[in-house]
Amino acid sequence: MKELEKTYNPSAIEGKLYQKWLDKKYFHAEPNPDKKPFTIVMPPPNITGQLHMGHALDNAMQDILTRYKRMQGYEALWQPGTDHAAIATEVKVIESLKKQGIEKADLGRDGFLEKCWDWRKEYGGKIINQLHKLGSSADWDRERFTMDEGCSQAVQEVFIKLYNKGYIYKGSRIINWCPVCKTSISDAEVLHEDQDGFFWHINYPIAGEEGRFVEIATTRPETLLGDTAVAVNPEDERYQDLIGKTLMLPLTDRKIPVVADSYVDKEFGTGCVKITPAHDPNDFEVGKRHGLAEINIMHDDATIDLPGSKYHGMDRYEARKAMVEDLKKLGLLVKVVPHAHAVGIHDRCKTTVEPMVKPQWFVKMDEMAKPAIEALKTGELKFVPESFGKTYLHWLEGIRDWCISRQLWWGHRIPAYYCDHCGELVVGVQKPETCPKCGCSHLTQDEDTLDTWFSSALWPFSTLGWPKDTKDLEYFYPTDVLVTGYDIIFFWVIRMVFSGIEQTGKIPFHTVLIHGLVRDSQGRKMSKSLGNGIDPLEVIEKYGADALRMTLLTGNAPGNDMRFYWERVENSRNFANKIWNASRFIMMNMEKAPNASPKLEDLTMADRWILSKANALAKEVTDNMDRYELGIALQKVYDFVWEEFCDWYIEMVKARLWSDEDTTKEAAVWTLKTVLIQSLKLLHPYIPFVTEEIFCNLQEEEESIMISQWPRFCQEWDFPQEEHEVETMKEAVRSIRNVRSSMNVPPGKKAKVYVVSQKQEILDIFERGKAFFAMLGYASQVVLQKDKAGIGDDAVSAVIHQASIYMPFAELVDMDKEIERLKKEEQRLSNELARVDGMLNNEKFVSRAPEAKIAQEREKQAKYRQMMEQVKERLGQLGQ
RNA sequence: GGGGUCUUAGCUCAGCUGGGAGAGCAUCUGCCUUACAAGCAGAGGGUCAUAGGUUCGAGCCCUAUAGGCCCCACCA
Repeated sequence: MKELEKTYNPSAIEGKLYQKWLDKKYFHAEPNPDKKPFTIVMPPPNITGQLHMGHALDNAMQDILTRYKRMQGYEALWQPGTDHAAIATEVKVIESLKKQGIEKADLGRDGFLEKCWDWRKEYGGKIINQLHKLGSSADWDRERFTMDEGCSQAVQEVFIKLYNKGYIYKGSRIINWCPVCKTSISDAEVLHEDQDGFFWHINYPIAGEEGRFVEIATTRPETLLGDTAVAVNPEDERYQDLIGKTLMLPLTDRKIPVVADSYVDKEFGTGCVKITPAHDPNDFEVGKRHGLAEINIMHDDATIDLPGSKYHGMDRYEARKAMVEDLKKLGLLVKVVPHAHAVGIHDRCKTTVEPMVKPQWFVKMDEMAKPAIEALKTGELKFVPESFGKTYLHWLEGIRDWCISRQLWWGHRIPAYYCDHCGELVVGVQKPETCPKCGCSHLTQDEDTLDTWFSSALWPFSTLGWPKDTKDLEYFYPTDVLVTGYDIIFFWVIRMVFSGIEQTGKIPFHTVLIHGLVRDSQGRKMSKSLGNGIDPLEVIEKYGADALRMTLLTGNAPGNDMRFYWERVENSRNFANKIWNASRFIMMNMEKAPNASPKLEDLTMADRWILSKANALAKEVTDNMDRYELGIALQKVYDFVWEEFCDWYIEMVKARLWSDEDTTKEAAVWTLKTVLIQSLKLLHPYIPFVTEEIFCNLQEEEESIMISQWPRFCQEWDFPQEEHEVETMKEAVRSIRNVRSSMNVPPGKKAKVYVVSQKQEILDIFERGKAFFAMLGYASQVVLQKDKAGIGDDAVSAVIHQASIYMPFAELVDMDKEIERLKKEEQRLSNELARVDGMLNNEKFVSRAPEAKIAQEREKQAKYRQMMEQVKERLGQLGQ
């Protein structure tokens, strides 16, 4: 038996234990017909990434579930990997090249991709190493990358299948364009931000009607250059005569028509809307309905593209300013009104998105959304907490086609080829030798790559070998739980669900466990720009991975944001230290009873009590974990270990361990060890390191707690009688401590303690618990008797159910205080009685409440009445 | 505009299917008791946002109101 250090030092053991787990291959999972599978796929962190609190929480939760299921005997696979993070990585690589004075274009496609792979080599493993520090028990042998061969093959396969099915198409449509990243982005990547802007009211002259104008209002005057119509509502009486007329578009020499379209809101603005089909999604739709031209007036960097115009080459905002000036000079600017409106910005670079019409690839969503919606409605797919299911539905029901092409180089290149001669489009795994239409042998692959989420959408099955029909896929798929933050439900969860159903015919997981954000202590989002982020690695270094994991899991409900406080980490660390010291105590005493393995009959009341409690705890914790109530489960073990086990049971047992002649010493040591091991097991998923270290020091039979068996409720350890008896003893001890404290009796001063009860069974309980009762109740001697014989009226007293406790403190007694305390107790009891009586005197309660509840209340009533009698009697003795 | 969510002790938050309000931190009082001062014992502190409703019974269910936060959305 080793002696443990006095204080728990996480950094001394964590690295060593993690290495042991790796060496022993405990994290590795293989299809095993004798076991049931349990699978979680890790949301692949970006290769640009650095572990942050969100990852720490996300991965701690997954690790807890994986370790829990593994201990329960499942073949538990936690499938890890990383994401190529198309745009994020490309931006990073471009930045780092710029520092060396190199431009992306100088390198050419292949040269640039080489740099990207170098990046991936350098940074790809970084975050994985950081996940190791957290204690993550993922199967690293199976680590995958979204651009590795298998995943790339899956991407191609899906693209081609969907194309052939007509679900992927290429079209010239309005998309969100980022002028800084110079690529299209999907709707999900656009954030809407309210900005203070203006409404510019501009007069458009009516052709052939000198002095007559149509007044429009716009928030983006620069798009005027691309106007191809003005629209009014067909029902708008004010403008009936305008419909069909021609307007002179200011600042240009173009003429545009007035059209009628019900999209226009009569009440809003002037009721006349300028239509710019190439730069506004609504206008695009209107344009389609009226056959209007789409005039693209911007370059990819959002400078004006209108050769011959004075605005050509100006930035969009510069042009706006110049144009407003010019309109003013022409007398066409009616007024400028302040106006707050939502502006779309790119979620990565925060640049204002420019809607543009460009040829892009899209995934048709309406058909694939249906089964994904159905899956939730039938309950096959569940969210925890449930309310996030509504977010999911809401998004799916309003879903529009998904723009998947990106004008980037880093990513999966679109498997489409164009004939250089006739322009024919061919989609396939490989470039065809000749064009199927004209026979030309010169074909060129599409320059675009796919949205990074296209590959992550396939992650739950591509990582298991799909499209090949592998054993892994058959055994581990569909996976069980997906753990992620609410912020990526629509980026990822939705796309995995419809992709899974479409490609494999199965929902990729049955449960989505959602967590919130980890915020700073003031409730702000942790961010680089604010500099308020807390590095999980710093926390691990200072307090240990266990403390960090525990902090992230306590006192928080699924889906809720939490604030990060160092004080909470300290508390978690203190808990680890608490168990550590309890273990030290137990190990020190194990030497005194080395072969402790008593029969159940040898156990004392206290042993049976704690065993029974621990037994019930195992059941409760298991139930909570099965319902994904991870915080509640942890809280319960915490309370049990600290309060019941350490503060009560260990204290109760000391007297037996210290006595030379006590024959129940072995039973005590056995119980201590048994309950400790049980607690360690329940805690292991949460705090894997400290529990493993103690477990291995405590016993030699098993080599690791992480492959030991999860505790189960067992009937033989159920002792309701002893639970009840010890609670009576605890009540007595508490009342003694309370009395002593209120009278400022120094702890060193022991007193004779009388327990007076007319009930023999009560006296029997105290007889059996005498040893620890004396110790916990600071008694020099415990006297049990049926009446007050020999106890002076000046003894201090306390009342518990069916017994009174007396302590003769002669010189210390302050009778006024004694009376005051008894009166307080009388008041408390009378309040309780009022409540119970109120209930039981209510006919409706008695006739409608469940019987068990009524019985329970009657029992309480009897108890309080009995206690009240004792208090009154005592007050009577004191002349009150 | 639509949807979601929150309001509980001084602070940060738990509270599972409705049945006597909890934790951590902070505060106050005693303790260096041979596992642990990163500890032990004791104490104070809450009209569970407001107003109604359902129920024998509401922090929990329903409705409305106020305030906070979040997401979605094409009012130019």
